[in-house]
Amino acid sequence: MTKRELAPTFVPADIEPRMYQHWVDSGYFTADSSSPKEPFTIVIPPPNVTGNLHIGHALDQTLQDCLTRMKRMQGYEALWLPGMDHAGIATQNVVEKQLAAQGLTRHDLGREEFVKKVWEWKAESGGQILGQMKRLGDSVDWTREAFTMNETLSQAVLTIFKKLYDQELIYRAERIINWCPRCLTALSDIEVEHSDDEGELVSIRYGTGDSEIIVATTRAETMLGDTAVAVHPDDERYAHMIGKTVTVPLINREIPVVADAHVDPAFGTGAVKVTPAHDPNDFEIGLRHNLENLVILDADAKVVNTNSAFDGMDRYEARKAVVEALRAEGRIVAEKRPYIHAVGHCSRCDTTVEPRLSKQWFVKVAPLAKAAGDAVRDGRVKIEPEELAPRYFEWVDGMHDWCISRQLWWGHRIPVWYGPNGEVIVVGPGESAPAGYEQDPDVLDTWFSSALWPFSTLGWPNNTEDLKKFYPTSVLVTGYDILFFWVARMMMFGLFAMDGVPPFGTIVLHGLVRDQFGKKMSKSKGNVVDPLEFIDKYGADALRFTLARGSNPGKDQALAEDWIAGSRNFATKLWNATRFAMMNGVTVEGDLPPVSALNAIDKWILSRLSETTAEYSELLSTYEFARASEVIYHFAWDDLCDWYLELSKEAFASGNAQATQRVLGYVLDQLFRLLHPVMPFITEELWTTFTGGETLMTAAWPASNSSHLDKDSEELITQLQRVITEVRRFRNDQGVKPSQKIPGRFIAPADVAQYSSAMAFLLKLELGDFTPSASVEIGNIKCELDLSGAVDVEAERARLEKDLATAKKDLATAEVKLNNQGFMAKAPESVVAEIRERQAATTADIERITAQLAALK
RNA sequence: GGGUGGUUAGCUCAGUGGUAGAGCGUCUCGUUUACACCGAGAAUGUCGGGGGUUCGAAACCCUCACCGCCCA
Repeated sequence: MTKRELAPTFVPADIEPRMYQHWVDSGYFTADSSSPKEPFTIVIPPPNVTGNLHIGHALDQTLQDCLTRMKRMQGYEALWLPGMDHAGIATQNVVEKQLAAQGLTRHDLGREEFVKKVWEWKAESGGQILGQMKRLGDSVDWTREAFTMNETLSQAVLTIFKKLYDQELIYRAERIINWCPRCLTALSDIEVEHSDDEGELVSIRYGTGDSEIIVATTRAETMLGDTAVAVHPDDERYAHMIGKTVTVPLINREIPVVADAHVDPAFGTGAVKVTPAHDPNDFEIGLRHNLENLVILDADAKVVNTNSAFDGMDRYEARKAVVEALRAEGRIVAEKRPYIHAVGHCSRCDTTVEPRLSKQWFVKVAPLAKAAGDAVRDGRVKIEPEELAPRYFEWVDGMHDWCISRQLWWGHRIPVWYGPNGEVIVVGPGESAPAGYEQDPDVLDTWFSSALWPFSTLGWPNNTEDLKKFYPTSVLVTGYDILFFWVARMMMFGLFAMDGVPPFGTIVLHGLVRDQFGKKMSKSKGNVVDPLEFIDKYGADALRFTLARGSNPGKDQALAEDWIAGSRNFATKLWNATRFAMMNGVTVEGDLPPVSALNAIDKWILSRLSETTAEYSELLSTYEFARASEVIYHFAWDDLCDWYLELSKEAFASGNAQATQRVLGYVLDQLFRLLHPVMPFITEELWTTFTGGETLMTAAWPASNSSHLDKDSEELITQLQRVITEVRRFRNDQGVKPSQKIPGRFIAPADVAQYSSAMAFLLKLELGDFTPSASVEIGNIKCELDLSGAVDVEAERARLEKDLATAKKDLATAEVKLNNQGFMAKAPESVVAEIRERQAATTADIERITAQLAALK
């Protein structure tokens, strides 16, 4: 063992990067699939290859690293598997933007060249987030780094596609899908974000005279594609119209009035226009009534096929023109502007989504989603916190078929080939299509491959050692915001592909990181923070501790730079406490002295350590990161630094501290182990320096030692703390400077009096003979003091009167209870006893304070 | 419209039946050799409103108000 000196101050930047590299080089992060140890597996929610580490990643990864490091220390074969997602639209957009700067589009390059270009971009500037994860200290197994477009993961995609197709869980159909007219691709429901936008609500009169009917719309241009008007079957206002036709203005098309129970008679006029090709609800109505699907908007959202003056206009231009033309014909009955309503936007480029009829590939989700729901319902998979389970059920139980085809070039190309005579075949891994067949030009939704992540990253479809050892994964840690995007899909595909074995045992959901006022971070608000800046400024440990400390299960957390500074202060505190220990000969060598040989102060800290260890471990293993952090923080700062070290200073100063040197050594050793998962860098530095050990990463996790629990010592130290606090308060009230030594002595029972010198040392009292001029009483303990000058009687009286008032109030509340017959009859004995004790104690206090007040006069 | 979470100290939040807590901030004193990224002391709450259950409610029930999120 080689002990080193501790630098005078802790500078995170000086140790973090080299320490991280050392960890990687030493193979501590690398999991062994042939190990006999029980596995513990986490797969990282793969960040986008285009992404940079934002504060949400920092939180997510801190929690995962925390669990991984703890489990590793607990003797598990811990695997935290890193990797990235190819992020179809996002990545394609990035590269297209680069091309646009040169005046090129992807079509100028052609498909093959463009995809090559994307790979080049990835090699050069993709995956920056991986380096940033290292700054955070993530103990991920870099030897297993995965990427959704890699060869093995692509094989997994082909395999499952074919398997789903063969079981008729993938089909091709003409449906209304969400279409982004800018990205020129279909989007799944979850790639659409709704916001309340300003629009217009225009009421239009169709038909004339008796066959007149008024409909309202926010998209007037869609009237060009109307093929019906629908009313509720029970709506008497329109009973006479059902089955008849009305004329659509401008294009003079006769369309039927149909009765459909899905029409809300209370909304507007109770009659709705039906545009089956451009609205999902209308499409459904169309199916029920055999209506024609008139496509009147093309891929760019320009009007087509109407044989009118509107052809060629884009949707907004046409909306205006259509309203103008209707107004000129006197067809506009009412206009509401602005009209606030929910509008869907492309989650990638924010363009307003256009519902569009088109031929796409779908996953039939009903059976898969059922299984995904059941796995949670029957308890095979737990959701933490369980309050979020209803959201999960709401989603999986009401999921629409999943549109998986995307009109992009970057992604897994759909393995379907079409023959010259309309044949359709799916080409699995290792197979090839017959000559003359052409492959479907579309690629798969990015989430299709992400849904395979928990097993594709372990080598599936091959039955690899990794897959055998590490599947199913233990926990999935992610934000509740992607419960639907990703988690539900992994559940569906995991259960399907892995013969009903769910991809993880527990889903741990955390919240979002918000700004210091609890507001959502957004670029437009300018309140977005950069975790890397915080790491530069305060160290990774400080950021990690702050995030863990703020992470209550499933709840959002506010984050302010001040809190991170506070965590940095905590790190400094640990550093300095260790320096103090080291300069006082504290050691981890030799056996811990038997408890019977220890003084109450040493017994007390061991007892507190044991309690803290148990509580903290329990909280961490139940994903209560905030509460765990709070517990360890107060143990380290309050119990250890503020009390134990202070109470022990007299022993160190007097050179009579052999037992304490060893006890403190033990406590620090254990504390560093406990803190290591959250604050890996500083604990590693302190521990290796202090103990001379090789690494804390594989050191054993502390066990709570019940033989150290000692309620008597805890009670005694609590008494000492009260005495010390009261004397300090008295000195403060009397204007005695903290550093000024004054004569003092304790008149107390033997167990307390035994620690007179320890108390005197930290109270700056000189024990000895003197004539007291003042005294402080705490229960049956008296501290006599010589202020060697005038006692500030007024200050003392004010203090005593305040204490008296408090005591009287406490006594009153206690007596109200004791005089309450209901309470005496029904409250449990222990509670009654407690109130009685309180009554006795406050009564004694009142007597004592009253006497003191009398003596002052 | 349907779900769902919240309302506790100046701010951000813990606290699932027995005298209201933390961090930060505020005020006072202090460079006592671990630490001023510190120490000591102090102040600060009709726990959103109303009703109910209970010996006892911040907590359980009902109701209202106001914020937020998810889904339509």
